[in-house]
This record gives sequence, C-alpha cells and structure tokens, in this order.
Amino acid sequence: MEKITAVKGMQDIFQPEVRLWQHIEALIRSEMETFAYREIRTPVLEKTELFVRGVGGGTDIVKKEMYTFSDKGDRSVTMRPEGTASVVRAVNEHGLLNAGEPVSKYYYIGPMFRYERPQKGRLRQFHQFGVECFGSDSPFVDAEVIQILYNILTKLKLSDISVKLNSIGCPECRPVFRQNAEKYFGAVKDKLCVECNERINTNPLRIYDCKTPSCKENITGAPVILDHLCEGCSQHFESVKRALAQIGVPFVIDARLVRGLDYYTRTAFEVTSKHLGAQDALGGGGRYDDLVSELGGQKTPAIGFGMGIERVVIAVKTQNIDLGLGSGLRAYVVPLSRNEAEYAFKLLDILRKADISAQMAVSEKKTGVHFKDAEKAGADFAVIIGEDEIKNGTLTVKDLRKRSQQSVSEAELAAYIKNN
RNA sequence: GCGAAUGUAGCUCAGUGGUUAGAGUACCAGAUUGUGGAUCUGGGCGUCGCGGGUUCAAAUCCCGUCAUUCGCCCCA
Repeated sequence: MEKITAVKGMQDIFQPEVRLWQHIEALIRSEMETFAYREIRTPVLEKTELFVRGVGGGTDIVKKEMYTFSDKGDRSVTMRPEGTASVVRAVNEHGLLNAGEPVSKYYYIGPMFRYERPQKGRLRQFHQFGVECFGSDSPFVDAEVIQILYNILTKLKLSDISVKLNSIGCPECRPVFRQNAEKYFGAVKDKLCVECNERINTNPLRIYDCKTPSCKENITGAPVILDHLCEGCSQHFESVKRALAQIGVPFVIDARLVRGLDYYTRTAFEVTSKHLGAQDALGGGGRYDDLVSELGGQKTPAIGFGMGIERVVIAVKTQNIDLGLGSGLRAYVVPLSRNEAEYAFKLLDILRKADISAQMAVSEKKTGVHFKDAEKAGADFAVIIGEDEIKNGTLTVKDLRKRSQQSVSEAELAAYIKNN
C-alpha cells in the first residue's frame, strides 16, 4: 500500500511545536483584548471576484498564486490568499461600519492559501494573524497598529527584529512621483534588468527593492516617493513617526519599502528578522484608504497588517528562545502492579477533578522505566502506588525535577501537587 | 514558472560496481526482582523514495518520475 502524504506545501503541526503555536495564539488574543480589537471569522472560500478586485488583478497573487476552482454550481471560488479582502467584504456585507462606532477594529487568525513553490518560510497553506482598523485616518491609528505587531514579537522575546516604515503616498501625489520615476528610469533603461524594464510602466515602486546589482546601482539618485508626498501625506507621515517615537516603538525609514498588494496608500510597514531565510518578513501591512469603497462600501479609511505565524515560529525556534513552555502535565500516576491499578485510576480521577493535568501508566513495567516514561511525558510529579503504599495507607509522590520524594496521604495529594 | 542540492534504520548520517547494507542516537531486555538524566552487556530494526535500463553483479552507473530542501521570483 502506498503511503498517503500531505499535499505539497501543507504541513501538520504537532507536539512539541503545537505548544508554541498555542502560546503565540494566546498572546495574540490577550494583546487584542488590551488594544480593544474584536475577532472576526470569515470563510476560507470566497468568490474569486473578491480577490481580483480587492488584492488587485495585476498582482502575482491573483495572476498565478490562487487556488481557484469551479464549484458544482459552476461558480468560480477561491481559497483566500490573504485576509483583508474578506474582512472588508464581511464588514460591508453586514453594515458593520454603520453601527455608529467611532472606529471598527477587527482581528483574525487563520489559514491562507497560495499556490507557490514552497521554501523556508513559504508554504501553500500558511497561517496569518491579521488586524484591520476601519474608520479613521488618524496617524495615531497607524502607530497603534504598528505597535501591536511590534509588541507581539517583542513579547515572544524576538531580538534582531526591525520595523521598516515608509509612505507610498496617495492617488494625489503618486502620479507626480510616477512621472519623475518613469523619466529617470527610462534614461537608464538599458542598465536595468528585464523585469525592471517592465516595472517602469507597470509598477516603478518595485524597482526600488530589486536585488539585481546593476539595478541597485542605478537606484541611487533615483527619485524617492518620500520627496513627492503631497502636503496631507507628508504631514500624516510625520505624525506617525512622532507617535511611534512617543510610545517607544523603534523604526527605520526605508524609502524602498513597497508592498506587493495594490490596495495600499500612505503608510507602508514591514517587520523583518535576521533569523529567517530569504523570506525575512514576519509581518507587514499598511493603510488602504480606498479599498472599502472599491469593494462597494462607503469611502472609509483603514489600515491593517498580516503576520505570518509559521515565520514567527521559525524565528522563535532558531533563536532558541525559552518561553518556558512545559508539557502542562503535572502528575503521572504509577500503579506498580495490577493490584494497584484500580486504586490508581481513582487517584487519577481525584487529581483531574481538582483540575490537575494527570496521566496514568497503563502497562506493567519496571519502576525505573516508569520514571523514564513520566519524564518523557513531561510530568512534574510521579505518584507511586505499590504494595507498601497500600499497606501504609499513603502514596509516594516524587518530584521529578528535584528528584526528591515524600509520603502523602490521599486527602493531601491534590493540594500537595498544587502547592509544589 | 526558473535554478541547484538531497532522498539509506524512528532521528542524524556513512557506505561511489562485488558476500547476509553499517555507525551514532533513540528504542527494548538485563546487570540493578520498588526508583529516571551514568556505565556495561545483549537485542530488534531497513520495499537503500518509486519505475525502468546497463551489467555476471546496482544503495552505488544511466534515464525517467515523485518527494523534500535551499535559492530566484513573490510575499506572511
């Protein structure tokens, strides 16, 4: 029989790593609580049209990376490649932005799908934590959103992360920049790579982060978007910088930072880590003041980001960060022979009813092996019941970390374990 | 979509034409018949990714295929 394996680019997450996932998720939820964001859960499957219009028909995501297929009613559907479009759709569909709230703040955690060639930190099914804040164009909201991402990564004890910040302007100032850029790059056209030559007309911003050496050389001296910001965008950008400085979020200006999705305006940011591979962004996002209206809602300013959970996991693991995540198992109950098994099962129940995570040895083994098993299971204590214990009416509780043991009565057992 | 590397024991890997394919580690048993991070002794472990070809003989060479990994691209 041929073994059935997981689909390419999709992976199983299990112990001990799943512990880290749970920790990250719990941290996200508590952080969202303090920042007053509420969870939103949207379907994994959406009408294809949503992403074509939302993400942008010109992006690689839409052009070649979507899991798109026809359902039995011959409707084209797509497994979501990112979260923002879905949230905007949901929010429009249910009129959530008309509920009278000053701002509507949502977050989500869930799987995303992109049909790409897998490599380190890049999968076909990956998980994103994302935040979307609707209804305000205040720079404080930009700062708040960036702070959320920064806080979470910092609370995971990640070092060597850097927050990159840029403004890519708005529909008002971008055309001017575009003209200048086209003029500049047009002049040095033959020194740029093939792809960049295409970018001159399609998306000149992308030339700025091209890695081809000859392109890099010719970028020096090229017009920079930051010099072309209109009065409004410029002031906004300055305010965001001041707000970040005020709350102690360190950042660097990266005039070459561009985001791959079409919908961004003004603020663009990204957090990178040195501990990943070529895919070094842990998360990124920006402002999208026109997306809500482009998807049929009222004109609503908004900003958000997405964070790749797999990448955060990689970063935490390669930095060997100790987050103090144990197995969670406290007690391992060991009946030394069949004669004590029933009593052991009763003890197990006592512990569990006291909300103590407990497990019981179910096969007869040498005592030494039981201790090994208990350690392997990650238990803090082994509770031994043998002939002697039955005779004396006590239990032997061994602290596997301290390697010490003590006689404890049945009545004291739960309290003893809780207190040690 | 393009480029490169790698697929041998649960894990990490050695073995580049010649008997029954090895090591470390992990596992199991015992030394230690009720006490786990040490030592020693013994033990099991394999469709050598899959399919085909060359050869007296293939884990080893050739072709194909699949998978994984890393990079390009792109992005989380």
